[in-house]
Amino acid sequence: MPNRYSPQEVEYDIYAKWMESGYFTPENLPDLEDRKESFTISLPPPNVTGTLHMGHAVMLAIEDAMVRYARMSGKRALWLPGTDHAAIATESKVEKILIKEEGKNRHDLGREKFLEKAKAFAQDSHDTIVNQMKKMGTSVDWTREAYTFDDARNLAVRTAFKKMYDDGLIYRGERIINWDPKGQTTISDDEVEYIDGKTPFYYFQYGPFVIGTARPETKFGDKYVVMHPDDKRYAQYEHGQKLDLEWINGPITATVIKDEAIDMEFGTGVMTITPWHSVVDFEIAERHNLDKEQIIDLNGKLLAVAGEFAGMHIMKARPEIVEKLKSKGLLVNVDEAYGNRIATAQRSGGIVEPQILKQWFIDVNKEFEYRQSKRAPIKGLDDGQKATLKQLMQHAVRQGGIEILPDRFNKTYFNWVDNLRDWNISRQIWFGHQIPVWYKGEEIYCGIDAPAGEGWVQDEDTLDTWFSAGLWTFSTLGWPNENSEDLKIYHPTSVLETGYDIIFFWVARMILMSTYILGEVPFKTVYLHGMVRNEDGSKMSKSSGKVIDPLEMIEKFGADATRLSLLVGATPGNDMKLSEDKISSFRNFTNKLWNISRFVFMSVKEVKNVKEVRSETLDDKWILAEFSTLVSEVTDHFEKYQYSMLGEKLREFTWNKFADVYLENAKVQSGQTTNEILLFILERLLILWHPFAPFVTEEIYKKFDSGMLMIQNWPKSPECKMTEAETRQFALKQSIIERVRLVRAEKNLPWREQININLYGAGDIQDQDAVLKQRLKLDEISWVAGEKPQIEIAEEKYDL
RNA sequence: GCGCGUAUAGCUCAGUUGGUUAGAGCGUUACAUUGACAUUGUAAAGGUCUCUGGUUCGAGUCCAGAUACGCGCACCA
Repeated sequence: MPNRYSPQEVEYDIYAKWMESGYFTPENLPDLEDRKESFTISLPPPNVTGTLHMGHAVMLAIEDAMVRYARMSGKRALWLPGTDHAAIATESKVEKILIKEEGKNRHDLGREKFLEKAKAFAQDSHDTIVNQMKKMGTSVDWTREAYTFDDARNLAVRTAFKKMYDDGLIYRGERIINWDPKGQTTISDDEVEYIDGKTPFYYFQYGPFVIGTARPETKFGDKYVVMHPDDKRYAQYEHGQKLDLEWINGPITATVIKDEAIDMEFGTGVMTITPWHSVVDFEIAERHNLDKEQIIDLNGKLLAVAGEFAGMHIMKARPEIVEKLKSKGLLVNVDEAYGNRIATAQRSGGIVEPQILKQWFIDVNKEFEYRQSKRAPIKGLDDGQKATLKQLMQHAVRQGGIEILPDRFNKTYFNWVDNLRDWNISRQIWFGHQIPVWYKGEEIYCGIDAPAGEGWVQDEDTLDTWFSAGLWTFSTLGWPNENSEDLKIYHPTSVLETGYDIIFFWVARMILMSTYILGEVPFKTVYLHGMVRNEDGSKMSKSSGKVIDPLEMIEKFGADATRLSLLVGATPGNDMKLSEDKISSFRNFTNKLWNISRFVFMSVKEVKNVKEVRSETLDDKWILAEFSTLVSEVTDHFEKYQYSMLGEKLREFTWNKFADVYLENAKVQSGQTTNEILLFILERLLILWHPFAPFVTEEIYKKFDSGMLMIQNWPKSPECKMTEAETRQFALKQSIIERVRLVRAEKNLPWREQININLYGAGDIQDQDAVLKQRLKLDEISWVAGEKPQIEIAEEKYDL
């Protein structure tokens, strides 16, 4: 055994051995029939667009620890891997490459050819990220690997869609949606990101009123002027009253509308509405049954209604429109520093323009007949009772058995669900599950497969990537085959571990889909980890150039050190700052563990499994008692998902107790019993560490020559407790060591210089003579009878 | 606007149900070193647990308020 642990030299081979063993597949685990309880995690599938980053690394570290612990504690442990096709993200990436390399956009290429390209790209990207996941030590069952866009998942998607369609939960409607002109697709409310910005805010004369707006370019068609019914300032005007006034492109007739949605405090308390391009305005228009007119086309250019401005891009037109209104004497005032939020598309960065379009939606407020799962019923719900999707989502978390960690995210979850609107699921992109609906003239058909007969044309739109992701926990376990063995054994899954940033996108959608389709929860516990940040607290992003690359860290310090740095000192829901220093300190630890083992192996004659031990000396008893406590604490922390605490306790024991005290003493006190204890504890310590640091522990464990560490049984606490008298003695001994050191330092007595100490009244620890001499570098200790424990050093007495 | 979080050593953070003298890692300083390990060891320095008030025999921990920073959500035109 070399005197340093070199992760680079062993990690690859160890992973290969694990793969070869087949133990990542739960069916191959030893004593399968005894593994009554299953433990399942669905891996949050990484997108096939990029490479492994620290966000993935923290997820893999935590989940691998969970699964390895479950596997070692006798559960039928399944960690099911996969990747996500990430519809919009992948499509835009592929199109970018296409434009760069061939100077063509996707339309130039055509749907079929573009999809071929996208698939090739996704496959490539998939292979990269899968290899990178392996470097982290990820113990997923690769034989069950899934992809959100493969045939099996496509069948699941079509089946789910049809079921929802038949229940009336999916409908097609002309509604206001978020249009991304850059990505040329609609996006859901959750995919809109708001950026704080400053825009000039204009006040214009609109007949007798002054209206405020940040978007003059939308105002061409505004023929309704809205105010609050209780606003005394405008009491003279009546709802429905018509007014003739001069506007951008000439005289128009405006209609007064009174609506309570108006904030009297804001601006002048009067506004004109543009129902086609504003959600609020749309809703006002719906309430009063007003006309709606499109002003801006899907490319962000003004339509014919804009008159002389028609065909201009809104950004270019805006200042010119303001100029024209000014020249007509209609510009009253400009507030230059108006703070507003600009809605952008999460993926493309395009500025979102509300538009009215015919799209597919999931109705979250429509009642349907709830079907209870027989296998894992949700408490408090009856088979056949009426419920809405929103109610199911609320119920599942409130009382149906989903626990969210940390607790405070319950509020976040409910806040989101309570305000949920219908979910726009159709996208105008190509890379995704095509909507299983066909049209022929006025006829419409929704089915799992295309309808028979000629002339049917399938809907061109594809589904939001989160639709297929919502099915993930069960589409990966054989559904829609309801009789799938996997589904019976592994669903509901045990834990869903992911970042808190996708609680809405994914966690909530999985709850929606699973409770609706299966009538059971998708998982029992949600563990939300925080974001990994740079040392200065900034986000790790490619654009800022500040990224700690997990692969680089693995190369430099080893996968174990990288994993440990992400597990220790991090608590659920809280962001963590990561530095290279932190990772290197854990590299030091893995080396320490390596050298502890080396010492143990060099001390004993024969490396073997020690089933039971007895203690001879005070040190033996102490270390066994400490170890006993450690095992129960570590087990408890694993059960409660307290990884930071767990890691610190393990490190404290390993380094400060086992190495610094017991091993030091063992150098003096070597004997058969000591050796057995060394082996006994080391072997179990490797097991305890394994879920956190699988590589170094597996490598060391080879010396025991008893199979793979990854399937060894989780240890039980050895029965060992110190009596009060023994605890006192041990403390006495420690205080002797401490006292001598202190006095030596105080009196400047060099370590090599022999001093004499006399110990009074400490006769009951005389058997520690050799240990004390070694630890204190003394040749002689005199034991003297005395009343109270005292120590005499260089002719001065100190109490102990 | 509504909601949430964080504030503990120079830095990064733990601190489970309130209970002796508040911990760790990194960093700093001193000393040690042919030894399992310099990726080491022994020690030291370093804290008004943000502030104010309350509950309690007892508060870093519970409650109320304040301050600072951060985050999420929202239909202020």
